[in-house]
Amino acid sequence: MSNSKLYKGSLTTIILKLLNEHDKMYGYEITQKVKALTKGELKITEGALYPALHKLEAEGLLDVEVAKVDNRLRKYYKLTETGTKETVNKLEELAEYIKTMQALMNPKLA
Amino acid sequence: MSNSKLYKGSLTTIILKLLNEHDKMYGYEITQKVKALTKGELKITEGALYPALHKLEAEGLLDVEVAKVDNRLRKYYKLTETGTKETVNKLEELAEYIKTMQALMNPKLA
DNA sequence: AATATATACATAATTTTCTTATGTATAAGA
DNA sequence: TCTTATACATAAGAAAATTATGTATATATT
Repeated sequence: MSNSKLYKGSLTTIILKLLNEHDKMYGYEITQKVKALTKGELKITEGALYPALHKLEAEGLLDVEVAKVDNRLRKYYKLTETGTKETVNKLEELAEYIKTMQALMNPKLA
Repeated sequence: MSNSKLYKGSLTTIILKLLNEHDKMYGYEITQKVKALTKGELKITEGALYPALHKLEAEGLLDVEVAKVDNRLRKYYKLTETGTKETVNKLEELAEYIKTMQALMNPKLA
């Protein structure tokens, strides 16, 4: 699982943004959602996703809730209050970064 | 030197793009150009820049030419033919990535 | 004259953040 | 039966930064 190079640093923003919209999601669901939304362009690897989720949880941005569905384990993650605030920051940072890159790539329009 | 987080993976694209426009540039000049074009938003650290330039040279994407100006050393870099081709690819990849991220961040507009 | 800042290169140690490769386990489909 | 999908996890390694140094010259400031 992996395709077009994920620019390092953007995975956290993706996770937070999805959780900001969907209230609660589990890991596998996130991988599928990203795949769907990007029409297969972006594939989140498990090796990147799970450690990222654990880190966000350790930082207090996410809460976990374990559930058993169809005899299979699911770990539902949701944003904490801090996580919601941090999501705003991350989204601003990303928007800023895209603007900055566009300024570099299209200097005439600056 | 460092300010807003450089999304890892984009530095090479920035270097190639600048060299595609300016024919030849030296390292320090690149740091100043990026600073100017982004109004100080993005600051390229030397610890990132010089290894990146060396790598691009080793890969055959850049040629170097050493010059002495005001008794100070300058290493002018310019794109090779391969480098020019790779620049096109990198710019496409970046544009693609920005589109992908926008699809994720703005799912309604998709 | 002394000191700080700007110019110009470089590298080493460390950190962050991925990819790749595994591993476990259940359920469903071919 | 075997493969694919679902669902988690971690370890090894690579890539690409940051941070901290180091060297050296030139210019501006005190």
